Order: sequence, then C-alpha cells, then structure tokens
Amino acid sequence: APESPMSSSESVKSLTELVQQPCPAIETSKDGKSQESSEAPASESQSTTPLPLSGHSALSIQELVAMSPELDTYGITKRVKEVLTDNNLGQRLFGETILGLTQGSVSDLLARPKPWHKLSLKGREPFVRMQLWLNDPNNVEKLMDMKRMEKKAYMKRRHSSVSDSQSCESSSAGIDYSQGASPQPQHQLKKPRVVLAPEEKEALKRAYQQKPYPSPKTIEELATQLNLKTSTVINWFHNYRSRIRRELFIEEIQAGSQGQAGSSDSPSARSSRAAHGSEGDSCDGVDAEGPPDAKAGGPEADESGSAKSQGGPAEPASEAGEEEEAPRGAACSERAEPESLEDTDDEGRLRAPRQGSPPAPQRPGDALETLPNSAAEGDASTSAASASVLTGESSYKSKESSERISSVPSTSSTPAAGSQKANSLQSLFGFSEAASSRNTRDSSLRKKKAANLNNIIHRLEKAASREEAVEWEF
DNA sequence: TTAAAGTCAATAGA
DNA sequence: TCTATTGACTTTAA
Repeated sequence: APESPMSSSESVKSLTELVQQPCPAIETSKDGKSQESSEAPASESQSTTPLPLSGHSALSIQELVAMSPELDTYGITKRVKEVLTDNNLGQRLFGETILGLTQGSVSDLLARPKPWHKLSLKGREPFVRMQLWLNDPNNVEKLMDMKRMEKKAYMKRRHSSVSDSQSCESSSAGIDYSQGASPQPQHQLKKPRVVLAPEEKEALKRAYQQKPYPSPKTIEELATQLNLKTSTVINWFHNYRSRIRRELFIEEIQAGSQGQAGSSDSPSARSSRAAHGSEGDSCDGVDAEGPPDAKAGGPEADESGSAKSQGGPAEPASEAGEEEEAPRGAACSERAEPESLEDTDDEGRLRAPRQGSPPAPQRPGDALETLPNSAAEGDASTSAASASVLTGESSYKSKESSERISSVPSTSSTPAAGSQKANSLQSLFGFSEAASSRNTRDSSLRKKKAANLNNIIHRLEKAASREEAVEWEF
C-alpha cells in the first residue's frame, strides 16, 4: 500500500476514514432531494460537503471520484454482491446507508454495471463508494450494526405507537425507512403507475426494431394506436434504448471474460440472457451514438429501397413509411404476421385500441389523445405507417452497437494526465485491476463487428478519448 | 430541444 | 421480506 508519498495520499487517507464511517446522513434525503442536487453541481472546488459526516475538511466524494483511477465496475459489483449475500445483508440497507440510493437502483446497479469509462462523474460515484466500502475492513460489521439498530428502532416504534419518531431517527443512521405509517398527505395526488400490457410492449419493441429513434409523428401514431399517452411512448423509447444499451455492456463483458478464462460465474449472465429471450434481437437495433443518424454502416438495412411503402399515404419523406424490410414477400401490411408475432399479438388490438383491456390501469390523461380516428383517416396515414411499424419484424440484425467497441478499451490506459494522483489513489482503492485485463479478448466477437463498423469505431474512440481527457483534466 | 444518464418509487415475483 | 423490473422524472450534455 505504501507507495506514493505525496501529500495527496494523506488527504486521501483521511477521506478513507471518513468513508469508513457509516455515513449517517445519506438517508435523510428522503424528503429533501435537495441534498443530491446540492452536491451534484459542486463540480470542482471543495465546495460542498456531500456527506454530512462530521464536519470535516476532507474532500468531497466528488473529488474522490474525480481523482479515482479506473475501477473495474463489474468486479466491484460482483464482490459487493458476494459480500451482501454471504452476510445476508439487503440491498435496501446497503443502498441507503452506503450508497445513498434506493433499493431498486442498487439492484440495477449491481446487476448491470456499466463500464467505468462509460460512466459520468455522477455515475461513478456509487462505484467509488462501493470500492471504499469494500476496502473497509469493518464494512460488514457496520452494516450489521445498522441493521440491528433499524430493527430496534422498528420494534420501539411498534410498541410505542405514536411516538415522536424523530428522536430515533436523528440518532446515527438517519435512516427512516420504516416510517411507513407516516401521515403523508397522499390523497389522490399520486397518479397511478402506468403498466404496459405485454402486447403493448411487444408492439413497442417491434416499432423499436424498425426504428429506434422514431419521429414525433411515429410516436404519435403509436400512442394513438396503442391508446397510450405520447409521453408514455416517448419514455418507453428512452428507457428501452438505454436499457438495451446496458444489456449490451453486460454481454460484452461476459463475452470477454468467458473467452478469456471461462470464468463463467457471472450471476448477471443469466439475467441478461434471460432478458434476451424476448428482446434479444431487438437489441440489434441499438446503436449507440444514437441520434446522429445512426448511419452505421449497413445496419439499418437501408431504409432506402424496400419501402414498399404502401401506396399511399403520404408519409412525407420523413421516415415513417419506409421501414420495413423485406423478407417475406408478403406485403406485410398488417396481419401478415411474421413469425415472431405469432401468438403474442392480435393485431386487431392495434387497430382498435384496447379499451377496456384489463391490465391498463386507467390513465388519467386518456381523454386527450384518444382520437376516434381509427377508421377513416386513421387507416390511411396512421395505419399505413405504423401498421408496418407495429407488425413488421425487422430484420436488420447486423446492427451493432458501437458501444461494445468503446467498451473494450477499458483495460488500462489510464490517462497519463492525472496519473500521479491516480497512483496515489490506487492504494486507496485497492485496485482490483486484475480483472480488468480480461476484456481485451473478445476478439472474435469484436472482429466481426469491427469489420462492419470501422468508421463508427473510430468515431467512438475519438469520442472516448476526448471524454477521458476531460475528466482527468479535472 | 433532444437524447442520454441517473434515479426514484411502484409493483411484480420469489 | 427481499430482489428485479420498469414507467416517469430530473439532471446533464450536446
């Protein structure tokens, strides 16, 4: 551990200690999301004190993050999962006390960690916290203590019914969970969560395969046909894109590690695989670098030709009209039902929005877009464009995400720039770099892709390096 | 403005 | 009760 003298190491040291404390506060945030926002902007200077810890000099976690050397996110999450599992510690507890995140976020993070170089400063924070936590020899004990305290508090509360909660909270942990009984003004303020029916998801996925970045018009049509709010469709695309992207990261990692040593392990492996079942192919549609016309070499299957655009309707040049592909000669226009759809959907639904379908909870805003259109005009433009979108089965499989490419470099290459600091920090983070060496191997996989996407690779690499530079500039 | 990144929080499942 | 999933929202970046 002792290697780089440097003054920085000292400050770092103190920081480590800080982190080792069960940092109380993180949790209190529940009511004041402000907390986060306050730290975020901080950017550089020592400004904020993210963690209310005991008033200290110390650097903020952001600073630590900024100085942190490249971390093996996959390895870190793997270890964290092991520790938590082995000690029977839950994600909620861990997330709230150590990371300052909710259970769902922790679950997601642990299951699908993104490679370090793809993370923003903010996104790296949890990993730095995890690493620091892993380095803390008493980490488990501390969490256990928290757990005990929580339990105690809970019991107490239960017995004392109305007791003034605050007293307990303030004590150490600051975690308030259990206050479920809180009075919350809740009335009807909350809008019910939208739950998309399986058929709706299928339709959206198909649409995604046709066009990962649908035009507003297409979105509008989809929304109309599925009887969803436009915003829901938009959100769905945003979420789906980013989630697909993450799946790819995982695959990439897995592929790499596997090829390399057969260290199958990976718990997440199954998960990603599983996910694939349904959307596997859909992934192809991703393309990192998105917005920019994703011209990626050939993927996209050219939207030029084919376009059996139905005769009609318009569909300005924009895009809606041309997607589909081609395979089957059948004019897929609706019904055709390419293979995949077989049972899943009933096209009928599309045309006639499921009104009373069970699953969907009443969405408040329905009123607005439900155009009665379906028939006449609906048919014309709408169905034309979206019909194909909804029914079609895309086929461009070659599409590759460039992400993987960029993810590869993860290995070494620590920017020369902050290297000094980085060095001194290595001890702090206890580097687990061994792991990082793996990835380089997905060669075969990469090769194929590289062949098709050379240009993209270049662009991405460039971008990647640029990114790092910026970060380290700090 | 748009897309991406990061999260929250509801809820489905085990 | 715990974890996984996912629609929505917020922040950040281009």
